[in-house]
Amino acid sequence: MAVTIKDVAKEARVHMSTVSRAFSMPHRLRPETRTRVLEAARRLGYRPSRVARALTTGRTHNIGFIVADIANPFFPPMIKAAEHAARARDYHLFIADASEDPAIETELVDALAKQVDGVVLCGPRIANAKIERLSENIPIALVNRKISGIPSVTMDVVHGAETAIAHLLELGHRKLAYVSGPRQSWTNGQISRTVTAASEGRASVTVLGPNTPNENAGLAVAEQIADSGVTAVLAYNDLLAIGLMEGLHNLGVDVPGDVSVIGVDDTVLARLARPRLTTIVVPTADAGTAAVDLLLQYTAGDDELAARTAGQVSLPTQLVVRDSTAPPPGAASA
Amino acid sequence: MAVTIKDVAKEARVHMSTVSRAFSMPHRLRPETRTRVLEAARRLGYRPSRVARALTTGRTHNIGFIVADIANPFFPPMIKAAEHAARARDYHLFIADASEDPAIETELVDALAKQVDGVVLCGPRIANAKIERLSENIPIALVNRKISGIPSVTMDVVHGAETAIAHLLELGHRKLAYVSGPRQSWTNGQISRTVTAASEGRASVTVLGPNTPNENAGLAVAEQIADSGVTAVLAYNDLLAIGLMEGLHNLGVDVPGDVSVIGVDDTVLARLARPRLTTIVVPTADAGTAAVDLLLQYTAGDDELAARTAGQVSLPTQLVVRDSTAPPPGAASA
DNA sequence: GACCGCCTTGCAATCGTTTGCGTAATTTTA
DNA sequence: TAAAATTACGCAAACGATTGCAAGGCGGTC
Repeated sequence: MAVTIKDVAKEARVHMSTVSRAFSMPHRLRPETRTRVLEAARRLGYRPSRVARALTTGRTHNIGFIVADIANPFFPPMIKAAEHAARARDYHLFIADASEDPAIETELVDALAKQVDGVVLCGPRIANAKIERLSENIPIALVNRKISGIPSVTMDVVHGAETAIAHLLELGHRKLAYVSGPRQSWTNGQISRTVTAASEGRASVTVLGPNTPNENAGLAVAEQIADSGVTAVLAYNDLLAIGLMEGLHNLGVDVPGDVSVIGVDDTVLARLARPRLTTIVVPTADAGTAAVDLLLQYTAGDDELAARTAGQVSLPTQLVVRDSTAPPPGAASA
Repeated sequence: MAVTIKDVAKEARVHMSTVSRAFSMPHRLRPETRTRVLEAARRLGYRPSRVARALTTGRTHNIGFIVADIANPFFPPMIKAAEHAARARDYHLFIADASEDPAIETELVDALAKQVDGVVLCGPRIANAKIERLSENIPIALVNRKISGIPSVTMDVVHGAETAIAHLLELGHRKLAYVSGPRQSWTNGQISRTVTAASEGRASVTVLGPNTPNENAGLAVAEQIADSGVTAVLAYNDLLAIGLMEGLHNLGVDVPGDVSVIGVDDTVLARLARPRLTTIVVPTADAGTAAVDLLLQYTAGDDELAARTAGQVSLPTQLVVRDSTAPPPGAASA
């Protein structure tokens, strides 16, 4: 079949172990032998078998990357960044799509566990307790979830949501709604709590959901929004926000004239939608990179518990005001 | 470390080989022993090591999936479908992003070759000759490229482009432009040739490009379009089309009033853009599924060349007319 | 009751690396 | 210049599975 270490050994007239060392510990070889081996390897087009290597070393140099839904434009930039970061460190990424289903997600971790050095869970829908249990078998890093003892990178949506609410209050809105996302989403909890807290005593908040975070769900809640009399809504993500805008449009409700809408994520869609969506920009790509960095650094710990310090990174977010927010109808213009 | 086949053997009081057979050839075991082994395995939480298995069998049960740019919304649905299809057959997907660079793409194939059973090249930017050479070392399946002897799934963009041109001609356009994509893209060649052929003797065609297939590039060609006097343009993909619309808008050129625009792919963006983009819908998800099916079926061939029949699938495309196309300025209304 | 054949299971080699250990070769030290 | 220390490299045992071969048990046939 392919050329193995044995072939190279024969070609270079040395033992296989010497070939192995020529790659892994070049300084332990006499320069002359080293170049002879390397040269032979080059001539034969030798590439070490990662599989065989993994078997002895116990490290596969692979990372599992599990996302809730690849088709959600929130994820691709994150995957892209993670993939590049991983490759830069000679790692490869297994991608898996959990379809927003905790059971599938768990099963994926188990299935992948045997052939990766660690798993990144992006926007996990699994319960904390279960994640902790899984992380006893395989190193796990989290994106958009915080669990003590487990490395994680989160986006500071609290700050983003506070800014968003402040923006709405300043425009004069007093009846707000939060179109919530999946119940199991940590981010959703964060935003939801922040919305209520930040409006306390200054505006009423209706919570609608939980919803699957896609356009159809957004479209579906439009009617409730229209009937509720709220003048501004924050949605769990851009997809819901955009679906909602579409739905409101269909019902003859003007955005932002009658109702203001704010999304979260700042996906490409936000800039493209008309009216262009006011949204909270989150550093997706940075999160992807940070997650693999954290995971790799976590798994590098040799002394089991000792070196395994679980880093926790929080990334800043920021409100970007576009055309989907305006003062409520009948308000004195701002 | 983890529980191995040996642990299970001990627990079930049989030899390792029996444990192995309990999974791979259950009918060769006495029912009694089989259940005893399976029960022991369950009790211990045994999961066979894919790595070790790969070493002996030579099959990793992994597939490499290389795309030109994950962030291009054309790909995620394809990746998602491919991932699900693969999983249904107990395979996992390595995703890699070639960043539109042939050199990186080649390097990725080489790097992945050692740990996958085959690779899917989506919208490859590598030259045919090189692909043929690579496919001698590792089974390859193609999406959006046709090479005889290599399994491939292509989208019938010729038909789509013909329909698009027919649509424009019928609206009364006589000065057309094609905003081309990457030179190395097979699809780009197909469309380009079709546009010229289909307009032959009925309209003039200006070709602008090649361009990197993203919004910025589209934005950049807007000026040339505005100056050229063309009344309708077909773009290599939605991204270019949308960037172009944005650019034209900035220049005060009305779409579709002054210039009609047609994209390709029907990504989410097409429905969201304003005006909503007329585009050629291509079955991305189907392509993803078909590609892994083809690849797997190709690699299953035991008799080397004999069973290795390279399937070639062509998927239908279709024009969807939205709001970005209209009769040229000054034409009698349609 | 000896022989044959099938069914079930154990044995051991193998896949392609890595790595601890040992030894030959070389250099340093006294 | 002999002994000690170091260096360069070979040997062989892992890693965790799969699989061809063989052996033992059993029932059936003549």
